[in-house]
Amino acid sequence: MNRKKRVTIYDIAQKLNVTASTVSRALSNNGYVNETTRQLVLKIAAELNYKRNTLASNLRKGETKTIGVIVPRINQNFFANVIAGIEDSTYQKDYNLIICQSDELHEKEIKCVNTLINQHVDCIVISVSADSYNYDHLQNVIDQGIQLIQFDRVAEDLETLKVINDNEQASFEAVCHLIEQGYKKIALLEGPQNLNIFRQRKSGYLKALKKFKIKVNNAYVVENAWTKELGAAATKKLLSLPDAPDAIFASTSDFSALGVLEVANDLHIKVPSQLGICGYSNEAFTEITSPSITTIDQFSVDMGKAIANLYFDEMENADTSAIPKIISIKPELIVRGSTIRKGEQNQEIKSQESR
Amino acid sequence: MNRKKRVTIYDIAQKLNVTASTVSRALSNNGYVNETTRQLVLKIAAELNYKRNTLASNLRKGETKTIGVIVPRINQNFFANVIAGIEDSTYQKDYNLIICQSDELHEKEIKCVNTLINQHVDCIVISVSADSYNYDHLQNVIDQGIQLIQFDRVAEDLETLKVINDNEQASFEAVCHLIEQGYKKIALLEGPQNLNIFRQRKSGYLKALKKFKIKVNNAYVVENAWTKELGAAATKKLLSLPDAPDAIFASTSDFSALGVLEVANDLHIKVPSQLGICGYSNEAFTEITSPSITTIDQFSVDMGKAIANLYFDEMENADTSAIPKIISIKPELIVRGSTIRKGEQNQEIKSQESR
DNA sequence: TATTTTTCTGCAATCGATTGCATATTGAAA
DNA sequence: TTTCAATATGCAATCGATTGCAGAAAAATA
Repeated sequence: MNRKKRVTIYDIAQKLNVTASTVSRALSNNGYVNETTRQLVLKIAAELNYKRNTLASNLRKGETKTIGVIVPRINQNFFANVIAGIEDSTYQKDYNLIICQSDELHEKEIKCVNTLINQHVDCIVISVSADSYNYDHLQNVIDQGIQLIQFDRVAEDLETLKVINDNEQASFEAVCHLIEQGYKKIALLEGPQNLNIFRQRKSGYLKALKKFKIKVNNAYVVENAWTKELGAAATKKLLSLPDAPDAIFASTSDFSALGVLEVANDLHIKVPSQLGICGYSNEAFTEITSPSITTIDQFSVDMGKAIANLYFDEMENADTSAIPKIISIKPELIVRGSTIRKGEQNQEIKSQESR
Repeated sequence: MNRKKRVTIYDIAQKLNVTASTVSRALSNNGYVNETTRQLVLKIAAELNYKRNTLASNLRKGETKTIGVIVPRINQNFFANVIAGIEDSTYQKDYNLIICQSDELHEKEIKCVNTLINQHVDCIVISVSADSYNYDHLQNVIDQGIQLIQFDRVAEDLETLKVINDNEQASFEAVCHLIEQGYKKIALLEGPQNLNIFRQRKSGYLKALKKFKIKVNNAYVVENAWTKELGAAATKKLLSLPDAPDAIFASTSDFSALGVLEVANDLHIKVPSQLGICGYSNEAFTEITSPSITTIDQFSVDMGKAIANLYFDEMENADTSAIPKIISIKPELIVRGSTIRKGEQNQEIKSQESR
């Protein structure tokens, strides 16, 4: 082991024949310190390559300036972006991030929460895992007096700060767009209904159908078509129905939509003329498939920034913080080739607008 | 503020009329404790919802079971995957991760390093930023007695543990493959040469040309073509040369390769027959472009796991750790449509093999 | 010059858990 | 019954930085 003894404020104090108190005050620029001694302390600290022991400091001060983040998957595009957004805002305020990954497992999520509580983080940011079946662990966070912020996938009953997307509205708009493009038999690939986001997306779908007085066909609603493979499988089934759909809204993800597209290509079904496809998330690849895939952008990096800023606002205005705030970010429908089948004109106008 | 006072071992001790020492021993199952009292302690701890204060524990024990990770961009696919890999391994050993992002900025990287030192992490894992101009801060980590592991982009002169890809070999194989497919005028999009990985990739390129006795044409080597846009711009220039290349190896990234492909498509240059394209990183989208893009898989998640395991091995065998170990992971050339222009036979064989 | 205020520094407690040493208790072996 | 080892618990110091209080020194005011 090459773990050497670190330089402490006592070492500096000894060199200067003062006490640790003075050194501490000099370094943190707190209280009265003679300017000359302060400069001396700083000089010696630099010479000895002193590094403050944050553990000791945090223990004493009772705050860690650390935010814990728990996401299902670190390397899923949406979450990676949210984290990047959080990092961007917290870095500026000298806060640290501890990142945990629940792997979509409830048990692991509980362990993550406990770890973060033990670490005395000042705030826990979480997007719950898909198989969460209760939220005692989150209640526990609140009971420990730790600020809790839920985002995207949230336990709605729990009164906490929340940063969410307006999934219902976005889905509503997407399905309306499909209908306006002349699609009449629209299928839905839906996600696990215990997650709020998928319930909301379904509800947006239903709302749109209702608006245009289209009857809901239960055969068109496929559960748990998360992945590309599941999306592909669902598509095969849907397209072999006697009365096959003419559009598929993959509300689960763009990966799912990609599965749909691949099956359509394999079966020589033309997209968008014979089949419309809409995904969700605006993954990078949706732009480069042929045709490119219509999807919904969630502004994930901004969401991360919003989360961090919500926390800092809350800290500054501790008085108003009795009211649990919910920030809703409006996602944007990105219309692309996979759903445009009306009028060349429209297309031109659209592409001009996008400049 | 709703920050309440937390339950400590003293609270438990008081309830049971024992001292904190006993409680501590009971909770950590250390030293002699009567089994009956131990059970009592555990019971009361659960009742009071006690959570160990890791700060205090770490301060006393002088270790944090925490690994700090510094990457240029958290939300870049490769890094997100490496982090996910590290998380996977460290989670099993009850270690925490603190994630920092250098944003490719040297100054921010230094700040990140200092934060992690202050946090008393047991180990720092880093992939240096593109504009690093010296490595004093890394030397500092070593001086502080903290284990340092560099990965992917490394300061080669610094004697530390390293986990790298064999970039040279991979590039060599990629270019050989291009040559074997009959391409003769191969251009290189290269990255900043202060980073080892890009130097190595260039060197692999040169080695392959040499092997086949192809003269290096300096006009074919384009600097800093990182992004899709830069890749596209470089391609336009290259293709307008009087003696334009017939293949482009985008050694910087798949994004760059994508830029190449888009320009080729725009100019109605046929890929792969008129122009071969090879990228680097095996981003998800390379599989779904048309044609799909030949690229190099870096096994990023495995790399993350290797990093974590390297650390744990090192901890266990402190004796052998004098020798700085370098783990090299062999990347794999993924041959796809953008470079296959010889014999249908070959293709068939390949697609059978891949099953 | 005397008095008050401001500045500077030290003392000692504190944050919460851990651990070496000492003492007490129990049980087993002689 | 005596002796010794094993077990159980307490005492007090420790990790390193912070901070309220107190006293001393310097500066400002009367």
